[in-house]
Amino acid sequence: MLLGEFVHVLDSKGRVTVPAKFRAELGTSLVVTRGIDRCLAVYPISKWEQLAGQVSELPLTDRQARAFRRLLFASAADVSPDGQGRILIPPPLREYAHLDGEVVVAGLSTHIELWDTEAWEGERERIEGMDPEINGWAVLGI
Amino acid sequence: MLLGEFVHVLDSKGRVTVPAKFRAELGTSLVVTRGIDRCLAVYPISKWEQLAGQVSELPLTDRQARAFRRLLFASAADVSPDGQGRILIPPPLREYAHLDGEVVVAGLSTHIELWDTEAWEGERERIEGMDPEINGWAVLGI
DNA sequence: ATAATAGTGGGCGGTTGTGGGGGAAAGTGG
DNA sequence: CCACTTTCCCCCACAACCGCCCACTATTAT
Repeated sequence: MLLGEFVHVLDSKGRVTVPAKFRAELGTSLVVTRGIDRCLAVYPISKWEQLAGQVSELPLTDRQARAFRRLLFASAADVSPDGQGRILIPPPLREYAHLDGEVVVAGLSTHIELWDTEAWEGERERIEGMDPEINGWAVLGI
Repeated sequence: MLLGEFVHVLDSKGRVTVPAKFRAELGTSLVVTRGIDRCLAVYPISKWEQLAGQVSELPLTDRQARAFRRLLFASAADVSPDGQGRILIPPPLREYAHLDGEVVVAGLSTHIELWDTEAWEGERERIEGMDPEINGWAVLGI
C-alpha cells in the first residue's frame, strides 16, 4: 500500500528519487504518464497494463476517444529506477506538470503522483478548507 | 509496449529515425500506411498481417468496403530501417500527412504514428481543454 | 559511536540522431 | 538493346545526449 508524502528534488538532469518505502511495491518496471490536474502518475507495470487494456477498448470511430488514447500513450514512458532508485522524467511530462526543483511525491494506495510543490499546496488547501460532509468523507457513507 | 513522444526530423531524403526505444519491439520489417486523422501509422509486420487479414474478409460486394480496402493496401509500404534505424517514407504518404521538417513520432502501445508537428499540437489541445469527466478518464474507473 | 541506508550531485563513455557521400539498381527514352 | 538519369541504399562521420557509475552528505538504526 503506497502511502505518504515526500518532498524530493528533480535534479538538473530531470531525475527524481523514488522514496525508498515505495520501491519494493512499485518494482523495477514503472510507467509514468499524465495524471488529472497537472500532476504525473506513476504506476507499477501490472496496474498500467490493466489501465492500458481499458483504454485500448475505446471505439476507434469516436474522434474524442482516439485523441485521448493518443495523448495517454504518447505521454507515457516506461522507466526503471537507476542504481540509486531514481527515475528519469521525460521533458514533455516535466513541462506538463511544471516540475522543477522541489517536487512532491505522494502515495495514493495503488499508484504514486508527482506534483509541483505549489500546486500540491493548493490542492491540499482546497480539501482542508472544505466541510467534511462534502469533502469526500461523505461518499463513504459513514 | 510502444510508449512515448519524440520529435525527429524528416530529412531531405524523406527519412525519419525510428526512436531507439521502439526498434526492438518493431523489428526489422515494418509497414507504413495511412492512419486516421491525417497521420501515418507504422505497424510491426505481425500486427499488420493481423489487420490485413481482417480487412481482407470484408465483403467485396460492399462498395464502401472495396474503397477502404483499395485505400489501405495501396497506401501501404513495407519498409525496413537502415543501419541507423531510419525508415524511408514514400512521397504519397508524406503528402497525405503533411510531413516535412519536424515530425512527431508517437508510441500507441501496439503501433506508432507519425504526425506533422502542428497537427499533433491540435490533437493534444482537443483533450487538454476538456473536463476529465468526459475526456476519457472516466472510462478508467479511477 | 559506528555502521548502514537514503538522497543528491556530477563525471565519463557508449549510444542515438542527423547529415551527407558514393555505388548499385531501377526506371526512362532513344 | 543500350545509355542516361534518377532514385535508393549502404556506409561513414560527428555532435549531442543519455544512462551507468562513483562519491559525498545527512539521517536512521544498531
